[in-house]
Amino acid sequence: MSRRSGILEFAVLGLLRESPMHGYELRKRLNTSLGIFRAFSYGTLYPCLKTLVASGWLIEEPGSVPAPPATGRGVAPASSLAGRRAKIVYRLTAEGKEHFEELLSHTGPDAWEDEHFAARFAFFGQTEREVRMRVLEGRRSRLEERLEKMRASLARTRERLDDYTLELQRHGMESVEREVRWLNELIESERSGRDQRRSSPESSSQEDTTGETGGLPRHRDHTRPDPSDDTK
Amino acid sequence: MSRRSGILEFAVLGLLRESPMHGYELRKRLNTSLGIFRAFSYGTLYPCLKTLVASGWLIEEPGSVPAPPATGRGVAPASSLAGRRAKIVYRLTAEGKEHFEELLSHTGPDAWEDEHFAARFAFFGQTEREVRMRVLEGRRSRLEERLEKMRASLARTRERLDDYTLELQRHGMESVEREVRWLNELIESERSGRDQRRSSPESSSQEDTTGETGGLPRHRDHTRPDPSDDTK
DNA sequence: AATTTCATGTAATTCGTTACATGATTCC
DNA sequence: GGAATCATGTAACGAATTACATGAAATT
Repeated sequence: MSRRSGILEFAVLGLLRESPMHGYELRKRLNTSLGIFRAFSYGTLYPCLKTLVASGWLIEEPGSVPAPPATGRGVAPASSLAGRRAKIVYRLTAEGKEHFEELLSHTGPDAWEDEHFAARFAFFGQTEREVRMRVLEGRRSRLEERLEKMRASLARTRERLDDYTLELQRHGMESVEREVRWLNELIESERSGRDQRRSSPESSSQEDTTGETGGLPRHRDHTRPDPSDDTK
Repeated sequence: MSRRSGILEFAVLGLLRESPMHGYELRKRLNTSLGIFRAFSYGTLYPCLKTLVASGWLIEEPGSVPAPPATGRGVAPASSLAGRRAKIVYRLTAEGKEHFEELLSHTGPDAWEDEHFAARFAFFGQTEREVRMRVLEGRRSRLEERLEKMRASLARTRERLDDYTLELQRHGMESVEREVRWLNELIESERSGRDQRRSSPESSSQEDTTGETGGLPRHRDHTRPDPSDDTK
């Protein structure tokens, strides 16, 4: 099975779902478009693309980018149609689309971890509401768990720590608390029919949102196999 | 050369400087005591300890922990004191101390990266003020740089992004901005007052009058048990 | 006596980077 | 024609995890 990166695979599939792209551009989108994403290097990206092709989720097509991005460069040489080559444009296959769909709906306990969560969130636009709820709530309880440990640890060691260590912990906790509040807002907003967020121009939802649909907090899947866990 | 981890090496040295410990305990301190630290596994820690011994910075001594840490387990049988063995207690050598001192004063451009910074900060109590300033300011400008990029990228792509991606970016930026403000406070507080407590782990005359000038910025302490808390 | 927690390690594997190597295209 | 940027790759390495393996001490 080979268990490719997960995050990278997911993000690549998700970006290519929107439109075909070649590797170089893909990487830029990875770094900028998605919010939190760390910069993957080419040494990571290209081999990953290869394996995705091998899996049948992508196909390589040579050359000729569909639409040279509308950077009003007046030039636009006519040679572009036949002349382009050496670029490899990757396009999602039907199987790839299906696979991505499956990844989207699958909420494993990985999905609440920091980077994984950010990746999931970045494609919430493609995600069904029910799944969004699960991910948001899973993330939240993951963070609350973390907070609990921090609090406990702090209470245990408070006196033995110097000011700086204390301040670091305090700041760390505050950050987590802040993210919890953020999640609360998001969850709240998902629950109440969505589209009342600050500066929210569009709503691409296709759901009826009958009054009942309050996400129903499914608190399960507490089975995180963490063999070397401590701080309990 | 072999370039051992950096962060882990630094943290281990720093913790052992305060008092000798064995690996198991060391790992717990790594996870809890220091604020932000991710959990290093034994598979990482023990080999690292080995190389540090090989470098002459640590020595292994068998058995008998000097002071069983006051873990508030109500039981605490007195028999535990003499019986200990099979533990390997690691102690910092003179060379190790020197090396750590050197690491402390060395501010490379690595020092402003996320985890590296947290590690540095965790040992600010042992760090000279001048260095603290460099690290804080380095970190700040690193973050401001990052903010700049985020802003630019956001301005470029704003319209083409869906609500969720936008929200993710917004939240990301807000987090960074928040950390910048935190750094500002810290820098301000370093600048105005605070006797530069030099290294000396012993005889740290901590009058700490908690006055306006001197000491860290005062934040609300929401971590105190607080009569009706009962977090467990 | 059995189980949990403490304690130490090793081998294989995963995930990702850096440095290198190459070449096409666009800008000046 | 030369520089910058676009574009694709590979080999070597690095950092750290997971799964495995072992055993001693404390608790029940």
